[in-house]
Amino acid sequence: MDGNGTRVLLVDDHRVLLDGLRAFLERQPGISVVGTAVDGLEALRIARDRMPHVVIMDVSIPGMNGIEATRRITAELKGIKVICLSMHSEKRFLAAALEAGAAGYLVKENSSEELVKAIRTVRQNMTYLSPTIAGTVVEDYIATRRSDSEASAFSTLTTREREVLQLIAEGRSTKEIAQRLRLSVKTISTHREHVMEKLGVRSLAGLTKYAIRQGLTSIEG
Amino acid sequence: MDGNGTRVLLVDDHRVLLDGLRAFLERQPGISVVGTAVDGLEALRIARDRMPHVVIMDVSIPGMNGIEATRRITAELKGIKVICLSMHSEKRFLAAALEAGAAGYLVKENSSEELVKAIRTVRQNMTYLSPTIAGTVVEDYIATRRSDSEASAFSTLTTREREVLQLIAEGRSTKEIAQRLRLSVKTISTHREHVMEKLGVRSLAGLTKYAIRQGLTSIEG
DNA sequence: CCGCCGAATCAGGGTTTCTCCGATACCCCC
DNA sequence: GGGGGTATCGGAGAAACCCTGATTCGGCGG
Repeated sequence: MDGNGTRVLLVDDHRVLLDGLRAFLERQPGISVVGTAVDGLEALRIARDRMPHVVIMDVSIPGMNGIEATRRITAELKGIKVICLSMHSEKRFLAAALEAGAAGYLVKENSSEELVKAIRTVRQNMTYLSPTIAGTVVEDYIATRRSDSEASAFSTLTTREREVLQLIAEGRSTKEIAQRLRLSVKTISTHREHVMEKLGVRSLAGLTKYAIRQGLTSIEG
Repeated sequence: MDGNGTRVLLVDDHRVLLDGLRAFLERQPGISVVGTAVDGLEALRIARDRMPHVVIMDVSIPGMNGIEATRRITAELKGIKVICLSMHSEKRFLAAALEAGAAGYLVKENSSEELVKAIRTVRQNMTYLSPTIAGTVVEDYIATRRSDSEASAFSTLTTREREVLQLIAEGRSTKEIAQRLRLSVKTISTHREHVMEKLGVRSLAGLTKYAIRQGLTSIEG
């Protein structure tokens, strides 16, 4: 299936959705699933290896989040189209996803037919927004812009800084983060300090709240 | 497929998962999907109409939630087995689901093979818990008891502890809190530790999120 | 009355993190 | 080739964390 058809990579931390989606998509003519991943790093790795045409990316995956993964994939592997999937309650990621280079966006409430449509659309170098999204684009746009200054501060964060911020907000200790990222504790500290300075925040609590507002972590756990 | 095979009804508000799962399950020998529903009422209605053997029920669906739908289906339509599906972050529904009459429980992170296993298991009148769940049943039970009745855990906090928790979540340093309350830094530490222990939380980020959920502090600032 | 318990207060001491400062290395761009 | 941004790490003192007690006080039951 290398000669023709659209090669798709699926990224979601819910394997049950991964399996199901794979089964569904493989029944669609001209589409083949060339891989699946459960987190951002794996997605990046597999994308490099398999070179899919399209990546279906859940925005809220653990570790490197979907937005960040989208940013990296579209930056590093030009030509690859990323379609972001989110739950309805996470629609606020829309702007971030598009800014990160996503070529399509739909919520999971949409039918899989929508997804197929999206895949075919982005393959033609067009952007696909699901009807649900498009219909509420305006109100969402306003809601998003509400934290406009904040969003811009957010975008001044570097990739690494966002990554560290997310892990902090997930409750990981400095040492844990250092081990996970194979860095010195000092490096993590430095990143944390830079994040705090850039965001004008002075406490871990503030960082956590900020991360929640930006959708980097959930309010659960 | 009325004469043999397991008749399955799928309930989830994410159509993309519905479609995918349907495609996946129909490839499994001896299983046929006889219907899908996106909310609890519809699930109940279709269950009455189609009489599936097994219902795959997302716990967090809009309207009547999955737990309530499970309760009604198992109460009204005896013999029907309900398998509850949840996201990892909703594992706390485990106890409620079982209490409501669910015969199986798995998190979406599990593979679809788990789901097939679960279906076959409950068909033999046995209870199926996914490995992820079973492995952490004990700790989760505790955590569940806590977050399930998070409010009650909250009420076990003393006045002083709530006061300290609030200040922590507002981003105050230990020293600041001590000064404001005219107490020793050590006392604040002790309170913080007690709060963490009572809430089963291990990080400042976790405390902050908890305080937000309880309305002790706002997500702003 | 007295023992028990929980709440609230605090200390000691080892570990970890924070904070401020500085440094190196890389890369991109002008 | 210099400048700026990014990423990485170190030192050292202060602060915070974590665990183990310990004391006081008030209520409650026997």
